[in-house]
Amino acid sequence: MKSKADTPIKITLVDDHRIITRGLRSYLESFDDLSIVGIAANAEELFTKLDEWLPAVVVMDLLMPGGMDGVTATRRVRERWPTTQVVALTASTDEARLIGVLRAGAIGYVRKDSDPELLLATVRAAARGQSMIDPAVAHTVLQELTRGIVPGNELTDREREVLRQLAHGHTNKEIAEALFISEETVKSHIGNILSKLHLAHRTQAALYALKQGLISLDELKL
Amino acid sequence: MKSKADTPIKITLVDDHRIITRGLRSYLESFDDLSIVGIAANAEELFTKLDEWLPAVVVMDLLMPGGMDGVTATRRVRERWPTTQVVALTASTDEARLIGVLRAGAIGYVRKDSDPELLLATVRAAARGQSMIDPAVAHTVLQELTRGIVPGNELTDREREVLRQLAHGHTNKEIAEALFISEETVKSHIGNILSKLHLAHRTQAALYALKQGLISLDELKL
DNA sequence: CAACGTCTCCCTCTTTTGGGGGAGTCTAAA
DNA sequence: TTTAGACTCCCCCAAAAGAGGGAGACGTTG
Repeated sequence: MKSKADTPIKITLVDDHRIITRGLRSYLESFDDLSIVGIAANAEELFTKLDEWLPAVVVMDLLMPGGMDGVTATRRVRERWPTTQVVALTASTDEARLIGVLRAGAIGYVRKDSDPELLLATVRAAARGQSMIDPAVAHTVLQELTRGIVPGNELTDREREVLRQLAHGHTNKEIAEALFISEETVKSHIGNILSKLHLAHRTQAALYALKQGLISLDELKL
Repeated sequence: MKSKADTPIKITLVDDHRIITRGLRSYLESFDDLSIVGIAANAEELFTKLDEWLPAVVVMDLLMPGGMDGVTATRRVRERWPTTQVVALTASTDEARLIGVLRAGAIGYVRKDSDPELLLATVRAAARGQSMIDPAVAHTVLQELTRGIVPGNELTDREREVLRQLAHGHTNKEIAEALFISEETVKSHIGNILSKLHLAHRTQAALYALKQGLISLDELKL
């Protein structure tokens, strides 16, 4: 199809959905200037193979059930393989991680429901060290930049921990037991969480946590 | 690659993620016996095009934010185009819909994290009218068959409506006002929901609703 | 050192939630 | 017609959650 003169861009795909990565591989490989040098189903697999593959661009799905999440994986990649760029590929539902993954060092961001051409453009830009953010979400980035604050990030570590517990559907008593603190303390934390996030009650907090990607639907045992 | 004598199997892909369908198209079309005759991003688009495309097999993602869900769409397809078979393609996270979609008339079921070869085999089997269920979940089907009950499906319409409201983070009072019923009635419904689903409290119910796809993260205004 | 934030715990009080009943209406099925 | 289920509302009661204080211990930072 399309062709560029020099050597093709080496790409690695990361997604636990093998059928999806297989499809993407076929698509991307139909272009002369793109070459898939490896596919990993999770972060651990990626790290063990990266020295061997040495891709110019890693296309990473942010939602990976079990094990390390995509944002953390992105950070690790950027730390250890600074010459490898990361493009985040996400479902429309977890836009919450947009800011997080960019902070973690991703150079590109593409929603799965975007035009396939956008993925091509983003990968090619990434290989040249240029950043491309999906137009559908670019406004969010600007919002965050102007505000300077990432909502939900004003929580302390402990509060985030409590919120995570809460979002698993646990009661105050259960949270207290899990964190080895009193129920009163849990109530204090939750009160602070609600007021900081301007939420009315725990159910909203749980939904918020989910929406923000603090926990994923997958780890929900219900 | 692989080839079969007669005319290729006509396939339609349904998924709101255009990048995913584009990839799958490339992959499936690399086989001589498979032919993609159309791609739809949602159920509505599928229905308007199906008379024109007339595929032998529809490969349907069950998770489609906004609009009709994949299970309902599957039922419609089977009702109106009985010669068209449906293969469900799902993320590992929503196995909950397995039974539902099979009842709705799907002949095949493949998880996205399965071996790509399995998708090929399932599509080819479907075209011959043969059913293939992902081995990773087949045991669930057997369980359900022996039990005869579909968990979570025993909710009434009204209860589902209340649950949807609840999952938006509304209080009993707010739900009552939204549905024009008394708060007492809302409490009755929620009590029934909790006992039917074996859940402990509303927060779990909200999370459950999300996990089941009764509402999507997108429609959450938090 | 003083100030600050965090984490912890305690108190009181009100509101919300959920469990246990019951009971009337309506519709659809047997 | 009888039965069954769904939907509605009501009562009482107990548990859980949330708002509003306060306060001590600890570490960091100015």
